[in-house]
Amino acid sequence: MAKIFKALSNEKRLQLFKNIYEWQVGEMKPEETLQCCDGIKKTFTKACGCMDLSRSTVSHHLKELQNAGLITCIREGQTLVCKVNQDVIDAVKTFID
Amino acid sequence: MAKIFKALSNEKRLQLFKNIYEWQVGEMKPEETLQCCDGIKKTFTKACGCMDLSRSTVSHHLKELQNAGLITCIREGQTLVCKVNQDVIDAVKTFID
DNA sequence: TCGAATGTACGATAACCATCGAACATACAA
DNA sequence: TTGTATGTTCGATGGTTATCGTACATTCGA
Repeated sequence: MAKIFKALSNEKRLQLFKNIYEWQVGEMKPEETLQCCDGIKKTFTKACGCMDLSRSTVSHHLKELQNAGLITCIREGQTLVCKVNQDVIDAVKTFID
Repeated sequence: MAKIFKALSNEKRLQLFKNIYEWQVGEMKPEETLQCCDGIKKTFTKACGCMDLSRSTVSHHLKELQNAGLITCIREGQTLVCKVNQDVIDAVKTFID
């Protein structure tokens, strides 16, 4: 559980996680979507664009999130598609009780 | 929010926080209570005893938890009385949705 | 009042982390 | 097939953190 919290303890990484979640559930405002992402697809690329981090840093953060089990990323050609693991989120919810 | 997660991202500090919570709500098993604490009182002292950390380290961790708003500590004579801030916990719950 | 117990403040140190750029690998389009 | 875009890996570097021991302040009991 500490591992999960650690993954969310970095400001940028938390933002990245939130973005992935919002892209996934489609709760992002249209203009943000246009600026920042292409829906759930192209997570990586667009994250770089809107978060002002180098590609290597984004790669590292994504790996941390995966490592904590918070997201799962699969490759689709050149791009990455990342999605949130709801069961881990639920585990956190359960823990906080 | 990242600050809160950071406060919980250390294994020992998370354990400490859980102890404080359990001591507070009285959900700790009697034998643990005997070993580890005197109810909500003497949080600090007993934390040192059962967590295998120096006093200065425990002091530091408590300060981090306070800093994140997760707990509030007040002094009672020689000892510290710490309690969990439920509203911050609720904020975390709300965030995870 | 004196001494023990409790908690805090400080400085040191080793470990960890965030970030970058460069070099690389892969995929796709021209 | 060649170039461009995309992601990954690596090493460097500066910053942060966990932990300790020591020294200090406060409280309380003898």
